[in-house]
Amino acid sequence: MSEKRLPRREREKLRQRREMLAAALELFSEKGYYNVSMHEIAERSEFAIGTLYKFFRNKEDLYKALMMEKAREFHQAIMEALNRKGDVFAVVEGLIATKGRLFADNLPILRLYFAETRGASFNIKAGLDQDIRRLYDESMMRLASVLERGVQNKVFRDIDPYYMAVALEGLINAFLFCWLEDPERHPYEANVMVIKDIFFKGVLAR
Amino acid sequence: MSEKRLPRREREKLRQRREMLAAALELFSEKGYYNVSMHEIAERSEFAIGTLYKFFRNKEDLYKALMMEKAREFHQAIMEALNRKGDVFAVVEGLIATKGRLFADNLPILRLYFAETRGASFNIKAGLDQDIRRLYDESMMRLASVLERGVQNKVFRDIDPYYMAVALEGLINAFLFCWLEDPERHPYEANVMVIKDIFFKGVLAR
Amino acid sequence: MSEKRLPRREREKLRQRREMLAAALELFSEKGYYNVSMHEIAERSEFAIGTLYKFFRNKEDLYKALMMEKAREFHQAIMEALNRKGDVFAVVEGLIATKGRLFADNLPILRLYFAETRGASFNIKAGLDQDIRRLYDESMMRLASVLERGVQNKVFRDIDPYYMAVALEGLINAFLFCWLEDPERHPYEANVMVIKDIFFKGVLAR
Amino acid sequence: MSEKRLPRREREKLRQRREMLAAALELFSEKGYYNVSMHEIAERSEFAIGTLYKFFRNKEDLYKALMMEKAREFHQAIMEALNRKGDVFAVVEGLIATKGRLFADNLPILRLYFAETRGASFNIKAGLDQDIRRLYDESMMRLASVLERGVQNKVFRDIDPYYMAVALEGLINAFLFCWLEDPERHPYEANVMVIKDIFFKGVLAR
DNA sequence: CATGAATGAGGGTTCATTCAT
DNA sequence: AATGAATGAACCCTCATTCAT
Repeated sequence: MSEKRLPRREREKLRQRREMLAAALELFSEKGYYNVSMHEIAERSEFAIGTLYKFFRNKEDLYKALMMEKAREFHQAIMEALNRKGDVFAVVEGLIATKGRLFADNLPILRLYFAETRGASFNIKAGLDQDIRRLYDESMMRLASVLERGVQNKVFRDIDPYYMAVALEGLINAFLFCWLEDPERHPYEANVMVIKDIFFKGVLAR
Repeated sequence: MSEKRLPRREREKLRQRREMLAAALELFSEKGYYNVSMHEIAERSEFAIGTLYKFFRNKEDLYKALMMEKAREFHQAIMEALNRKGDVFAVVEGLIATKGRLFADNLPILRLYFAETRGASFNIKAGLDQDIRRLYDESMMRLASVLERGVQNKVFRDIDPYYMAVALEGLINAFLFCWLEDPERHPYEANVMVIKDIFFKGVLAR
Repeated sequence: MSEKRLPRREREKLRQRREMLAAALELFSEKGYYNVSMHEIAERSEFAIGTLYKFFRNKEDLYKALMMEKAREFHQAIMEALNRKGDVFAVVEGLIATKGRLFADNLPILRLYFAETRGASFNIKAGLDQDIRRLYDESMMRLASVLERGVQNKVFRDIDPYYMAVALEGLINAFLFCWLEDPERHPYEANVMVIKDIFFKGVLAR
Repeated sequence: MSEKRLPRREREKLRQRREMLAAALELFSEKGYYNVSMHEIAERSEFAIGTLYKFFRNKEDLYKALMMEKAREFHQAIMEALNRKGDVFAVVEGLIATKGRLFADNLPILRLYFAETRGASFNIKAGLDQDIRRLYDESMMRLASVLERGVQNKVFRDIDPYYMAVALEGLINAFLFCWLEDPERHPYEANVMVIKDIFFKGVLAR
């Protein structure tokens, strides 16, 4: 953002950091945490090992930084979609579109990301889980409060808005995976239509 | 099954194999693939390392065998639920109940399992994916064909039954995770009710 | 000792351990703790690195084991000399001879040993110090009790026997180093004579 | 000394050098040569790493310079004590007092120092030994020549004065360590008395 | 001239796998 | 057939040293 205002040295550092994280992202996405060595990351990012360790205390730290960076990015995109003005329908549509874009553009990292929120997270001892969960919970609460408007307007039936949010999340994710696994057979538009169809029909007041 | 018909030697071998896999399951569930050593598995299962390698070519092979075993077990339970007689509503309810039981009883291994179907599958280089996917696809097709009956009976709206299956899957999984993460706040029964409520309302003909 | 009674396997293990320690002793003596790598020890002892780590938890552990082994050996030799029958003069002479032999035969390791009892012991975090000190203290107390006999017999003046022991130790070590540094110029026998001359003259009753 | 006569630039350099050595002394004394990094020394002395390397070719060089500095300091103090006017008894008493003061004030560095003269000197590959030894030898010769006066005066028996010096050194060091290790139990004055008692009784003519 | 970012060799350690017994 | 001692490649990380600024 105001990056350009930073002293040249700082800007340079940020650029290097980004390059390291980019290389790490590629590698972790390709092969997973345990199948990537610090040497590889150093090589791919064209820095010396020692330089890597100047920026990140250890491999775990690098991984955490990477995941948090991405998590915040996704979170921000989703929050923006949820905060956009418009009726509930428009916001939900915006959310679906946003998630669709995020999925399409970040499939590899999303695999890692899902492993964090849902799956095992054996990769990293602790801490990351918590932080990512917090972001996830925040966006869910936001989504719930959006849906609550629908309930208050009597557009939606009187269902716990948080549960409606969970349902919507589940539907979106299921269909996005479905699409990504075989885009030919399950084109994006068809998926979006079904999500909206089933979700709205399922929650509408009548 | 027909295990008892096997010569004693073979039966003995199968028992040993099962013990090895049981030990491995415990350990992998606790700590994840990369944080478990073959030595640990050997120790926990009370076999010598060498014996482990008589049964499984390498660590990866052992892991794959374990996952396939579990995948088949889950698949079987789900297929049974789907093949039970009764109207669509009953079958779907049965499916939800079955998945609920599976989740509750196998949370740790399911974390690994999810990493396979959804997430990264970085754990294991390749191959396992395919086999597990096949089972998953089969159960999805079966679920779709069950739901198709609902469409044919005009109980459900005319939605692609496969998409209805995807939607149901998404809903069930989302709510089951929701329940497992905080069983106090999101009791099982409440979750089940919302799933059915939203899903059926969403797909019913009127 | 009763080593031959051990099962063959155990004997073999002891032999290997001894070989590892011997290689480590050579190297540590030559170059000091920090200038010796585990790889070198493995190579010199003709074992694989992994095998080293089967016997010793880590480098520090190996070093401690080595030092304690030697410390006990020296301690035993000195205690034997101190427990030998005979008048105080004979025992002191025996002690000087024993220390002379130990010094001559173990100069390199003694350098390390001295660094432990006297010097820095930055090598090893802790623990070893204490254990070696305990042995050292024990032998000093024993020496003091031997010298006390001299006081009780009125052969020695009434000086605190522990201080007499400290004095004797100081004299012996000083002269042994003196001898070892230039055996030509300071022949062993001359040294021994001076030690005895000064010490006995210094403590005799008249 | 004549430092003030140097051009300002040179004086400044010397001051910086002294600060670096002071920081290094603190750190080496605390943790030993191998547990101190050049970065730490740079940080503690508040210079940049590069500046350190302007003053000292490498870590070893810095260490050697430090040790020589201290060795010269100690040597000077001891030579002063030995050159003081007065009879042999007074000089020896002065030597004991001087060494006592040196020990008490410089325990940590003396640990390193002892490792050099007595012990291993593994810290540093070579070279330092020789220079320090030379100083040590010089002070021993001086002490011997002091004691020789005692022999010539017939105050001392006819013992090789160098051996008398070795004996005295051994006694002093032994008792100083004894004191430093447990000052409560072995108070300084008691130690000094025993040293003098035994030494003089041991060497006096009658 | 002082600086400190960048380097990469080399350290300690682990663990999947083999093979002689 | 079962064993587990032995192996060594490969991991993560540190730190003395250099050199462009």
